[in-house]
Amino acid sequence: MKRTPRRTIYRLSVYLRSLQRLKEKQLVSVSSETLARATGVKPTQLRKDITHLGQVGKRGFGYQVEDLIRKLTEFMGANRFQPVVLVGVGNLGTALLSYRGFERAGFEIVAAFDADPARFRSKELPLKILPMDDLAAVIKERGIKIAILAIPGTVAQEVANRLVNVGITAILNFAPVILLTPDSVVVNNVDLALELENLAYFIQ
Amino acid sequence: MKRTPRRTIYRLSVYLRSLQRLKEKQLVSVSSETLARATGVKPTQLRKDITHLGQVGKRGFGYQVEDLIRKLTEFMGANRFQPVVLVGVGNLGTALLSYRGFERAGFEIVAAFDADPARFRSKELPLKILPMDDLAAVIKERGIKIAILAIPGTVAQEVANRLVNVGITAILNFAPVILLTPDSVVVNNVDLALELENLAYFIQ
DNA sequence: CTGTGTGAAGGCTTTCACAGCC
DNA sequence: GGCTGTGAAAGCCTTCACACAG
Repeated sequence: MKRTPRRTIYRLSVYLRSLQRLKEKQLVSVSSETLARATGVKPTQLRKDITHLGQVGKRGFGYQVEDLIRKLTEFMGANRFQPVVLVGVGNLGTALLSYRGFERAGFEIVAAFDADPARFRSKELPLKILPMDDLAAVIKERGIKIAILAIPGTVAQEVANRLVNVGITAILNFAPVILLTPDSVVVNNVDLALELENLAYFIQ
Repeated sequence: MKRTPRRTIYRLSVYLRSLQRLKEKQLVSVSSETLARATGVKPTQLRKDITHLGQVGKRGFGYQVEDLIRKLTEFMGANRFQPVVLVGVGNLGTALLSYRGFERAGFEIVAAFDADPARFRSKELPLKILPMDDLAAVIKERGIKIAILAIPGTVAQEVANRLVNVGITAILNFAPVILLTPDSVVVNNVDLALELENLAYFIQ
Protein backbone atom coordinates (compact mmCIF):
# COMPACT_ATOMS: atom_id res chain seq x y z
CA MET A 1 0.00 0.00 0.00
CA LYS A 2 1.23 3.46 -0.90
CA ARG A 3 1.91 6.17 1.63
CA THR A 4 -1.32 7.70 2.89
CA PRO A 5 -1.78 11.32 1.74
CA ARG A 6 -2.13 13.97 4.42
CA ARG A 7 -5.56 14.96 3.20
CA THR A 8 -6.74 11.39 3.42
CA ILE A 9 -5.55 11.07 6.99
CA TYR A 10 -7.48 14.19 7.83
CA ARG A 11 -10.66 12.84 6.30
CA LEU A 12 -10.22 9.51 8.05
CA SER A 13 -10.48 11.39 11.35
CA VAL A 14 -13.68 12.94 10.09
CA TYR A 15 -15.15 9.57 9.19
CA LEU A 16 -14.25 8.22 12.60
CA ARG A 17 -16.03 11.09 14.29
CA SER A 18 -19.08 10.59 12.14
CA LEU A 19 -19.15 6.85 12.69
CA GLN A 20 -19.11 7.30 16.44
CA ARG A 21 -22.27 9.33 16.13
CA LEU A 22 -23.84 6.66 13.92
CA LYS A 23 -22.95 4.03 16.47
CA GLU A 24 -24.69 6.01 19.17
CA LYS A 25 -27.76 5.82 16.99
CA GLN A 26 -27.43 2.02 17.07
CA LEU A 27 -26.60 1.81 13.37
CA VAL A 28 -24.92 -1.49 12.56
CA SER A 29 -23.92 -1.02 8.95
CA VAL A 30 -23.53 1.92 6.62
CA SER A 31 -22.91 2.40 2.91
CA SER A 32 -20.20 4.61 1.47
CA GLU A 33 -23.01 6.69 0.01
CA THR A 34 -24.55 7.41 3.42
CA LEU A 35 -21.34 7.96 5.31
CA ALA A 36 -20.01 10.18 2.56
CA ARG A 37 -23.07 12.38 2.65
CA ALA A 38 -22.79 12.68 6.43
CA THR A 39 -19.23 13.91 6.15
CA GLY A 40 -19.52 16.11 3.11
CA VAL A 41 -17.38 14.14 0.66
CA LYS A 42 -18.11 12.06 -2.44
CA PRO A 43 -18.73 8.33 -2.02
CA THR A 44 -15.86 7.41 -4.35
CA GLN A 45 -13.50 9.53 -2.37
CA LEU A 46 -14.55 7.85 0.83
CA ARG A 47 -14.05 4.38 -0.64
CA LYS A 48 -10.66 5.36 -1.96
CA ASP A 49 -9.68 6.72 1.44
CA ILE A 50 -10.84 3.58 3.18
CA THR A 51 -8.69 1.52 0.86
CA HIS A 52 -5.78 2.67 3.01
CA LEU A 53 -7.16 0.62 5.89
CA GLY A 54 -7.00 -2.58 3.86
CA GLN A 55 -10.00 -4.81 3.17
CA VAL A 56 -12.90 -3.50 5.19
CA GLY A 57 -16.30 -3.43 3.50
CA LYS A 58 -18.63 -6.09 2.19
CA ARG A 59 -19.49 -5.63 -1.47
CA GLY A 60 -23.15 -5.21 -2.11
CA PHE A 61 -23.66 -4.52 1.55
CA GLY A 62 -21.59 -1.73 3.02
CA TYR A 63 -19.41 -1.30 6.07
CA GLN A 64 -19.92 -2.72 9.54
CA VAL A 65 -19.96 0.36 11.76
CA GLU A 66 -18.14 -1.29 14.67
CA ASP A 67 -15.57 -2.90 12.45
CA LEU A 68 -14.82 0.29 10.58
CA ILE A 69 -14.48 2.23 13.83
CA ARG A 70 -12.03 -0.34 15.13
CA LYS A 71 -9.94 -0.30 11.96
CA LEU A 72 -9.93 3.49 11.80
CA THR A 73 -8.97 3.87 15.44
CA GLU A 74 -6.16 1.41 15.03
CA PHE A 75 -4.93 3.15 11.91
CA MET A 76 -5.05 6.65 13.36
CA GLY A 77 -2.86 5.45 16.13
CA ALA A 78 -1.48 3.83 18.67
CA ASN A 79 -0.63 7.47 19.06
CA ARG A 80 -3.96 8.60 20.38
CA PHE A 81 -4.74 8.56 24.09
CA GLN A 82 -1.77 10.76 24.61
CA PRO A 83 -1.02 13.14 27.41
CA VAL A 84 -0.84 16.75 26.25
CA VAL A 85 0.50 19.94 27.81
CA LEU A 86 -1.08 23.33 27.38
CA VAL A 87 1.19 26.35 27.29
CA GLY A 88 -0.53 29.68 27.80
CA VAL A 89 -3.66 30.02 29.93
CA GLY A 90 -5.19 33.26 28.71
CA ASN A 91 -8.69 33.48 27.32
CA LEU A 92 -8.15 30.89 24.67
CA GLY A 93 -6.08 28.62 26.88
CA THR A 94 -8.80 28.65 29.49
CA ALA A 95 -11.37 27.68 26.90
CA LEU A 96 -9.18 24.85 25.69
CA LEU A 97 -8.70 23.61 29.24
CA SER A 98 -12.43 23.33 29.64
CA TYR A 99 -13.06 21.89 26.20
CA ARG A 100 -14.56 18.42 26.43
CA GLY A 101 -13.86 17.51 22.83
CA PHE A 102 -10.23 16.62 23.47
CA GLU A 103 -11.16 14.07 26.05
CA ARG A 104 -13.67 12.47 23.76
CA ALA A 105 -11.01 12.25 21.07
CA GLY A 106 -8.63 10.52 23.43
CA PHE A 107 -6.40 13.32 24.66
CA GLU A 108 -5.91 14.61 28.14
CA ILE A 109 -4.36 17.90 29.08
CA VAL A 110 -2.21 16.77 31.98
CA ALA A 111 -0.45 20.03 32.73
CA ALA A 112 -0.94 23.71 31.98
CA PHE A 113 1.72 26.39 32.07
CA ASP A 114 1.61 30.14 32.09
CA ALA A 115 4.16 32.91 32.40
CA ASP A 116 2.17 34.24 35.33
CA PRO A 117 0.50 31.30 37.08
CA ALA A 118 -0.66 33.43 39.96
CA ARG A 119 -2.58 35.85 37.80
CA PHE A 120 -6.24 36.22 38.53
CA ARG A 121 -8.33 33.51 36.99
CA SER A 122 -12.01 34.17 36.91
CA LYS A 123 -13.14 30.57 36.96
CA GLU A 124 -12.19 27.45 38.77
CA LEU A 125 -9.85 25.53 36.53
CA PRO A 126 -9.61 21.75 36.55
CA LEU A 127 -5.83 21.95 36.78
CA LYS A 128 -3.24 23.85 38.76
CA ILE A 129 -1.41 26.30 36.53
CA LEU A 130 2.34 25.84 36.67
CA PRO A 131 5.09 28.37 36.04
CA MET A 132 7.07 28.14 32.83
CA ASP A 133 10.14 27.13 34.79
CA ASP A 134 8.55 23.73 35.42
CA LEU A 135 8.05 23.09 31.69
CA ALA A 136 11.15 21.04 31.08
CA ALA A 137 10.83 18.92 34.20
CA VAL A 138 7.20 17.96 33.67
CA ILE A 139 7.54 17.18 29.96
CA LYS A 140 10.66 15.10 30.39
CA GLU A 141 9.42 13.29 33.45
CA ARG A 142 6.17 12.23 31.82
CA GLY A 143 7.59 11.74 28.33
CA ILE A 144 5.02 14.07 26.80
CA LYS A 145 5.14 14.48 23.02
CA ILE A 146 2.27 16.88 22.24
CA ALA A 147 1.90 20.53 23.22
CA ILE A 148 -0.85 23.05 22.62
CA LEU A 149 0.53 26.55 22.23
CA ALA A 150 -1.91 29.34 23.12
CA ILE A 151 0.42 32.24 23.74
CA PRO A 152 1.06 35.59 22.02
CA GLY A 153 2.83 35.50 18.68
CA THR A 154 5.69 37.56 20.03
CA VAL A 155 6.95 34.78 22.29
CA ALA A 156 5.69 31.76 20.38
CA GLN A 157 8.89 30.92 18.53
CA GLU A 158 11.00 31.14 21.66
CA VAL A 159 8.67 28.89 23.63
CA ALA A 160 8.42 26.47 20.71
CA ASN A 161 12.19 26.16 20.74
CA ARG A 162 12.12 25.30 24.41
CA LEU A 163 9.41 22.71 23.85
CA VAL A 164 11.33 21.05 21.04
CA ASN A 165 14.46 20.96 23.17
CA VAL A 166 12.76 19.03 25.93
CA GLY A 167 11.23 16.41 23.65
CA ILE A 168 7.96 17.74 22.21
CA THR A 169 7.46 16.44 18.66
CA ALA A 170 3.96 17.73 17.86
CA ILE A 171 2.60 21.23 18.37
CA LEU A 172 -0.91 22.55 17.93
CA ASN A 173 -0.16 26.22 17.44
CA PHE A 174 -2.75 28.95 18.01
CA ALA A 175 -0.28 31.81 17.82
CA PRO A 176 -0.56 33.69 14.54
CA VAL A 177 3.01 33.03 13.44
CA ILE A 178 4.75 30.37 11.40
CA LEU A 179 6.93 28.37 13.75
CA LEU A 180 10.32 27.28 12.51
CA THR A 181 11.02 23.80 13.78
CA PRO A 182 13.15 20.81 12.82
CA ASP A 183 11.58 18.51 10.23
CA SER A 184 11.09 15.88 12.88
CA VAL A 185 8.56 18.13 14.62
CA VAL A 186 5.05 18.38 13.17
CA VAL A 187 3.08 21.59 13.64
CA ASN A 188 -0.63 22.16 13.00
CA ASN A 189 -1.62 25.80 12.88
CA VAL A 190 -4.99 27.16 13.89
CA ASP A 191 -5.16 30.85 13.13
CA LEU A 192 -8.59 32.13 14.00
CA ALA A 193 -8.27 35.55 12.41
CA LEU A 194 -6.97 33.94 9.25
CA GLU A 195 -10.01 31.71 9.06
CA LEU A 196 -12.31 34.70 9.27
CA GLU A 197 -10.34 36.67 6.76
CA ASN A 198 -10.36 33.76 4.38
CA LEU A 199 -14.08 33.37 4.84
CA ALA A 200 -14.73 37.02 4.12
CA TYR A 201 -13.03 36.72 0.76
CA PHE A 202 -15.76 34.43 -0.46
CA ILE A 203 -18.63 36.76 0.33
CA GLN A 204 -19.94 38.27 -2.82
CA MET B 1 -6.03 36.02 -15.16
CA LYS B 2 -7.36 32.64 -14.10
CA ARG B 3 -9.53 32.05 -11.08
CA THR B 4 -7.48 32.17 -7.88
CA PRO B 5 -7.25 28.76 -6.15
CA ARG B 6 -8.55 28.48 -2.63
CA ARG B 7 -5.18 27.47 -1.30
CA THR B 8 -3.60 30.52 -2.85
CA ILE B 9 -6.14 32.81 -1.24
CA TYR B 10 -5.34 31.24 2.07
CA ARG B 11 -1.64 31.82 1.65
CA LEU B 12 -2.21 35.38 0.52
CA SER B 13 -3.72 36.05 3.95
CA VAL B 14 -0.62 34.59 5.51
CA TYR B 15 1.64 36.84 3.48
CA LEU B 16 -0.40 39.85 4.47
CA ARG B 17 -0.04 38.98 8.11
CA SER B 18 3.67 38.52 7.77
CA LEU B 19 4.12 41.74 5.83
CA GLN B 20 2.38 43.70 8.53
CA ARG B 21 4.98 42.49 10.97
CA LEU B 22 7.77 43.38 8.58
CA LYS B 23 6.33 46.85 8.20
CA GLU B 24 6.37 47.31 11.96
CA LYS B 25 10.06 46.57 11.76
CA GLN B 26 10.40 49.47 9.31
CA LEU B 27 11.28 47.19 6.43
CA VAL B 28 10.72 48.94 3.12
CA SER B 29 11.30 46.17 0.63
CA VAL B 30 11.48 42.41 0.75
CA SER B 31 12.47 39.63 -1.63
CA SER B 32 10.33 36.61 -2.38
CA GLU B 33 13.07 34.56 -0.79
CA THR B 34 12.84 36.39 2.53
CA LEU B 35 9.06 36.64 2.68
CA ALA B 36 8.72 33.01 1.71
CA ARG B 37 11.01 31.88 4.48
CA ALA B 38 9.07 33.96 6.98
CA THR B 39 5.83 32.28 6.00
CA GLY B 40 7.02 28.74 5.51
CA VAL B 41 6.54 28.38 1.76
CA LYS B 42 8.88 28.14 -1.21
CA PRO B 43 9.90 31.35 -2.98
CA THR B 44 8.53 30.15 -6.32
CA GLN B 45 5.22 29.38 -4.76
CA LEU B 46 5.05 32.83 -3.28
CA ARG B 47 5.83 34.48 -6.60
CA LYS B 48 3.25 32.35 -8.36
CA ASP B 49 0.68 33.30 -5.75
CA ILE B 50 1.48 36.97 -6.05
CA THR B 51 0.94 36.74 -9.79
CA HIS B 52 -2.77 36.76 -8.96
CA LEU B 53 -2.45 40.33 -7.73
CA GLY B 54 -1.14 41.50 -11.11
CA GLN B 55 2.19 43.22 -11.63
CA VAL B 56 3.63 43.96 -8.21
CA GLY B 57 7.36 43.38 -7.76
CA LYS B 58 10.43 45.00 -9.23
CA ARG B 59 12.72 42.53 -10.95
CA GLY B 60 16.16 42.39 -9.50
CA PHE B 61 14.89 44.22 -6.46
CA GLY B 62 11.95 42.64 -4.70
CA TYR B 63 8.62 43.86 -3.42
CA GLN B 64 7.82 47.20 -1.81
CA VAL B 65 6.35 46.24 1.56
CA GLU B 66 3.78 49.03 1.63
CA ASP B 67 2.75 48.47 -1.94
CA LEU B 68 2.35 44.74 -1.50
CA ILE B 69 0.32 45.25 1.65
CA ARG B 70 -1.98 47.63 -0.19
CA LYS B 71 -2.48 45.29 -3.13
CA LEU B 72 -3.06 42.30 -0.88
CA THR B 73 -5.55 44.13 1.29
CA GLU B 74 -7.43 45.31 -1.75
CA PHE B 75 -7.46 41.84 -3.24
CA MET B 76 -8.58 40.09 -0.08
CA GLY B 77 -11.49 42.40 0.04
CA ALA B 78 -13.54 44.98 0.12
CA ASN B 79 -15.10 42.31 2.25
CA ARG B 80 -12.93 42.78 5.26
CA PHE B 81 -13.89 45.22 8.02
CA GLN B 82 -17.11 43.35 8.39
CA PRO B 83 -19.42 43.09 11.35
CA VAL B 84 -19.68 39.57 12.71
CA VAL B 85 -22.07 37.84 15.08
CA LEU B 86 -21.06 35.21 17.59
CA VAL B 87 -23.52 32.45 18.37
CA GLY B 88 -22.78 30.48 21.51
CA VAL B 89 -21.04 32.02 24.51
CA GLY B 90 -19.69 29.01 26.35
CA ASN B 91 -16.02 28.56 27.15
CA LEU B 92 -14.90 28.84 23.59
CA GLY B 93 -17.33 31.61 22.73
CA THR B 94 -16.07 33.64 25.66
CA ALA B 95 -12.51 33.21 24.50
CA LEU B 96 -13.45 34.30 21.00
CA LEU B 97 -15.24 37.36 22.36
CA SER B 98 -12.08 38.42 24.13
CA TYR B 99 -9.76 37.52 21.27
CA ARG B 100 -7.95 40.58 19.97
CA GLY B 101 -6.83 38.99 16.74
CA PHE B 102 -10.16 39.49 14.98
CA GLU B 103 -10.03 43.18 15.53
CA ARG B 104 -6.54 43.42 14.18
CA ALA B 105 -7.66 41.49 11.10
CA GLY B 106 -10.51 43.91 10.52
CA PHE B 107 -13.49 42.15 12.04
CA GLU B 108 -15.68 43.18 14.89
CA ILE B 109 -18.02 40.98 16.83
CA VAL B 110 -21.01 43.29 17.10
CA ALA B 111 -23.44 40.95 18.79
CA ALA B 112 -23.27 37.71 20.76
CA PHE B 113 -26.11 35.26 21.29
CA ASP B 114 -26.65 32.38 23.64
CA ALA B 115 -29.48 30.01 24.40
CA ASP B 116 -29.26 31.11 28.01
CA PRO B 117 -28.09 34.72 28.11
CA ALA B 118 -28.67 35.04 31.81
CA ARG B 119 -26.42 32.15 32.74
CA PHE B 120 -23.60 32.95 35.05
CA ARG B 121 -20.63 34.42 33.33
CA SER B 122 -17.48 34.44 35.28
CA LYS B 123 -15.93 37.45 33.64
CA GLU B 124 -17.03 40.82 32.49
CA LEU B 125 -17.75 40.53 28.81
CA PRO B 126 -17.35 43.44 26.42
CA LEU B 127 -20.82 42.82 25.00
CA LYS B 128 -24.28 42.14 26.32
CA ILE B 129 -25.31 38.58 25.53
CA LEU B 130 -28.61 38.41 23.68
CA PRO B 131 -31.18 35.62 23.60
CA MET B 132 -31.44 33.50 20.45
CA ASP B 133 -34.85 34.99 19.75
CA ASP B 134 -33.16 38.25 18.79
CA LEU B 135 -30.97 36.54 16.20
CA ALA B 136 -33.09 37.26 13.14
CA ALA B 137 -33.82 40.86 14.03
CA VAL B 138 -30.22 41.86 14.71
CA ILE B 139 -28.75 40.14 11.67
CA LYS B 140 -31.35 41.50 9.29
CA GLU B 141 -31.30 44.99 10.73
CA ARG B 142 -27.53 45.35 10.46
CA GLY B 143 -27.18 43.34 7.26
CA ILE B 144 -24.63 41.01 8.83
CA LYS B 145 -23.13 38.35 6.56
CA ILE B 146 -20.66 36.49 8.78
CA ALA B 147 -21.38 34.33 11.82
CA ILE B 148 -19.12 32.45 14.20
CA LEU B 149 -20.74 29.28 15.49
CA ALA B 150 -19.44 28.08 18.85
CA ILE B 151 -22.26 25.83 20.00
CA PRO B 152 -22.62 22.09 20.65
CA GLY B 153 -22.68 19.83 17.61
CA THR B 154 -26.14 18.59 18.46
CA VAL B 155 -27.79 21.91 17.68
CA ALA B 156 -25.32 23.29 15.14
CA GLN B 157 -27.20 22.27 12.00
CA GLU B 158 -30.47 23.69 13.24
CA VAL B 159 -28.92 27.01 14.19
CA ALA B 160 -26.98 27.13 10.91
CA ASN B 161 -30.28 26.77 9.05
CA ARG B 162 -31.70 29.71 10.97
CA LEU B 163 -28.63 31.80 10.22
CA VAL B 164 -28.80 31.06 6.51
CA ASN B 165 -32.47 31.90 6.46
CA VAL B 166 -31.88 35.38 7.84
CA GLY B 167 -29.09 36.26 5.43
CA ILE B 168 -25.80 34.88 6.76
CA THR B 169 -23.57 33.79 3.87
CA ALA B 170 -20.36 32.87 5.68
CA ILE B 171 -19.97 30.69 8.77
CA LEU B 172 -16.90 29.99 10.85
CA ASN B 173 -17.95 26.71 12.45
CA PHE B 174 -16.37 25.39 15.63
CA ALA B 175 -18.95 22.66 16.17
CA PRO B 176 -17.56 19.23 15.32
CA VAL B 177 -20.11 18.48 12.58
CA ILE B 178 -20.29 18.99 8.84
CA LEU B 179 -22.92 21.63 8.19
CA LEU B 180 -25.17 21.16 5.21
CA THR B 181 -25.77 24.53 3.59
CA PRO B 182 -26.72 25.90 0.18
CA ASP B 183 -23.82 26.34 -2.23
CA SER B 184 -24.13 30.09 -1.86
CA VAL B 185 -23.03 29.83 1.76
CA VAL B 186 -19.35 29.30 2.54
CA VAL B 187 -18.36 27.43 5.69
CA ASN B 188 -14.90 27.20 7.28
CA ASN B 189 -14.57 24.47 9.86
CA VAL B 190 -12.28 24.60 12.85
CA ASP B 191 -12.40 21.32 14.72
CA LEU B 192 -9.98 21.43 17.60
CA ALA B 193 -10.12 17.78 18.53
CA LEU B 194 -9.60 16.84 14.90
CA GLU B 195 -6.46 18.94 14.75
CA LEU B 196 -5.02 17.17 17.75
CA GLU B 197 -5.95 13.76 16.45
CA ASN B 198 -4.41 14.57 13.12
CA LEU B 199 -1.27 15.76 14.82
CA ALA B 200 -0.98 12.62 16.86
CA TYR B 201 -0.93 10.52 13.72
CA PHE B 202 2.38 12.00 12.71
CA ILE B 203 4.20 11.18 15.92
CA GLN B 204 6.53 8.29 15.36
C1' DC C 1 -28.48 -6.76 -8.30
C1' DT C 2 -26.22 -3.85 -4.83
C1' DG C 3 -22.41 -1.48 -3.31
C1' DT C 4 -17.24 -1.99 -2.61
C1' DG C 5 -12.52 -1.83 -4.55
C1' DT C 6 -9.43 0.04 -8.00
C1' DG C 7 -6.70 1.17 -12.36
C1' DA C 8 -6.90 4.93 -15.29
C1' DA C 9 -8.20 9.60 -16.47
C1' DG C 10 -8.70 14.08 -15.22
C1' DG C 11 -7.97 18.23 -12.58
C1' DC C 12 -5.64 20.98 -9.54
C1' DT C 13 -1.31 22.67 -7.21
C1' DT C 14 3.48 22.94 -6.75
C1' DT C 15 7.99 23.04 -8.53
C1' DC C 16 11.29 23.81 -12.11
C1' DA C 17 13.88 26.29 -15.40
C1' DC C 18 14.73 30.16 -17.42
C1' DA C 19 13.23 34.39 -19.93
C1' DG C 20 12.78 39.19 -18.97
C1' DC C 21 13.18 43.55 -16.60
C1' DC C 22 15.26 46.80 -13.29
C1' DG D 1 23.81 40.87 -11.49
C1' DG D 2 19.83 40.05 -9.05
C1' DC D 3 15.28 38.81 -8.50
C1' DT D 4 10.66 38.69 -10.44
C1' DG D 5 7.28 36.55 -13.64
C1' DT D 6 5.76 32.49 -16.10
C1' DG D 7 5.15 28.51 -19.42
C1' DA D 8 6.04 23.77 -18.99
C1' DA D 9 6.75 19.62 -16.21
C1' DA D 10 5.97 17.06 -12.27
C1' DG D 11 3.43 15.67 -8.45
C1' DC D 12 -0.58 15.03 -5.91
C1' DC D 13 -5.42 14.35 -5.23
C1' DT D 14 -10.04 13.53 -6.90
C1' DT D 15 -13.28 11.53 -9.93
C1' DC D 16 -14.70 8.15 -13.22
C1' DA D 17 -15.90 3.75 -15.00
C1' DC D 18 -16.34 -0.57 -14.26
C1' DA D 19 -14.73 -5.19 -12.52
C1' DC D 20 -16.08 -8.04 -9.00
C1' DA D 21 -17.68 -10.00 -4.50
C1' DG D 22 -21.63 -11.01 -1.56
